[in-house]
Amino acid sequence: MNSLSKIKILIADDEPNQLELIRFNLTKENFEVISASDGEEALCLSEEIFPDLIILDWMMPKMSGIDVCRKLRSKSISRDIPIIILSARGEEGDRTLGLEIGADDYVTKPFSPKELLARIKAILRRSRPSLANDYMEFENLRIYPSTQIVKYNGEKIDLGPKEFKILSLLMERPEQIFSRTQILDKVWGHGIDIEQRTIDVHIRRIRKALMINSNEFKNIIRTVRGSGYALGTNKFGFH
Amino acid sequence: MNSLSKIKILIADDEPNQLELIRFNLTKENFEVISASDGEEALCLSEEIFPDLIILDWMMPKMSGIDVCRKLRSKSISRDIPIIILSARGEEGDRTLGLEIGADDYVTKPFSPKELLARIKAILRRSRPSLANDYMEFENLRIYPSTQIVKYNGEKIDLGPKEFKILSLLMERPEQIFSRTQILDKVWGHGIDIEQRTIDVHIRRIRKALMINSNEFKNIIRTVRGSGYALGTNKFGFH
DNA sequence: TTTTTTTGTCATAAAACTGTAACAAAATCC
DNA sequence: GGATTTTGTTACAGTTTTATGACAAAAAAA
Repeated sequence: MNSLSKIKILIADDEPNQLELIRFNLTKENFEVISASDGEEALCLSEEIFPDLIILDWMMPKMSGIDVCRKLRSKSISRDIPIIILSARGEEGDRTLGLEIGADDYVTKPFSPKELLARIKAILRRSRPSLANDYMEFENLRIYPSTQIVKYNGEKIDLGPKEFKILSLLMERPEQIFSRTQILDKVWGHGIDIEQRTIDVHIRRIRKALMINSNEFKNIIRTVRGSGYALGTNKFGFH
Repeated sequence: MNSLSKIKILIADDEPNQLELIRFNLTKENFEVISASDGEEALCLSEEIFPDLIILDWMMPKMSGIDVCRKLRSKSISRDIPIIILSARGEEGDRTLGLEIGADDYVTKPFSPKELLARIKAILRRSRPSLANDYMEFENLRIYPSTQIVKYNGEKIDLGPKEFKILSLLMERPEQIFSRTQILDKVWGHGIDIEQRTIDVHIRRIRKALMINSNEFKNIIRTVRGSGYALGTNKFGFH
């Protein structure tokens, strides 16, 4: 499982031993691990660093995992971050509560590192297709994350790293609109100071690159005025 | 929120009682349920009907759930269908094997219908965002808030942001009359200084856009003289 | 170091969107 | 019918947003 930058996972647990155990195992798997020791810290950190996945202990001081989860789900900026809830309890009520609240998975303690890892991977496979699949496809565009190769109508396309990342992002969720802010956060990293208009230029470069070998050019990146960009054809297409 | 086609779920289990129990619960939730009683049948059926999600019992005659899962994952056509594995065993080895093989979730028997349902929904939320980020519908008009796409009789319609917002507002409560003041407040924001007549023009633009691809135009926005506008047909409106 | 590629910003052009006014058409009231 | 009120329609100007090419800085490669 490779990627351009490490996958960031935030863990929140008030038990130092547990935390360390998870950290150790995830680090071994080449994830970047950030840890928090209570609910509030978890919430703050996740808003600062935009992890790719969040693991929350159910019972924590200050704010429970469930509450953190609820908070995160209520903000559009963190709505799509996958969340796994850890819990010592095993009663059904809890399990379903966790999932209903918008968590993506619920793991009961005690669990083995192996199991947690398997669940993490299962979730990432869905939420970040580029991390799991060899390639992503949309209409006649295909990109291979591991090798950074892009093919359009079977022909290889040259893109700079930034353009590649932007296109990858759009391909992970076709038709979904990404605001310039979102693109900046995901591609450049959160908190970087770059002109929003810069994205327009990169989009232009992607479009240009895709045009080169196709006389019959169909603009595959939709401009959504006032909102951002989305992968999808402007006129026809499914939903 | 309803959809035109139901979400198809394939269940494979060799225990008729179990099968019936799940079928009953899923049908109640408005899923379309297809069932198979062994692994081979499950495999055949899934290739025929492309379910949106597959639930496989681990132990089945002819072909185990794991084997079916492996097969499905090996073909590009079925690679992306989410799979849930059911199992009576609880040993860790099994759990992780299921997930490693590419299943999206692993549920241990006995489980409550409520839990299974929660997991199904959690998975669908990830794998088919369009089902979660759904749309609003009125007669043959559909709008997708998350992608800002509008379809009328299946064809995409182009609307400016303001028009999109107005239409969204009307769609939220079909048949309800919105006064111009209400529309101004909700769409432009409270306290803005805009001519009320401006709304008429936007309404006109929406109507025009909806007319473009339909010769048989049925005015879907009703004018309520002296009051405002409402979504609904002009023919049978009250007042 | 030099060369090449990539990247960010700016200026300007182009396109899309919006609000208004003016007049036409329709509905309502007398 | 005729006057009055309300809505429909169009054109247009003003505004906002996006597209594009050029250029220099930065980074990477040679």
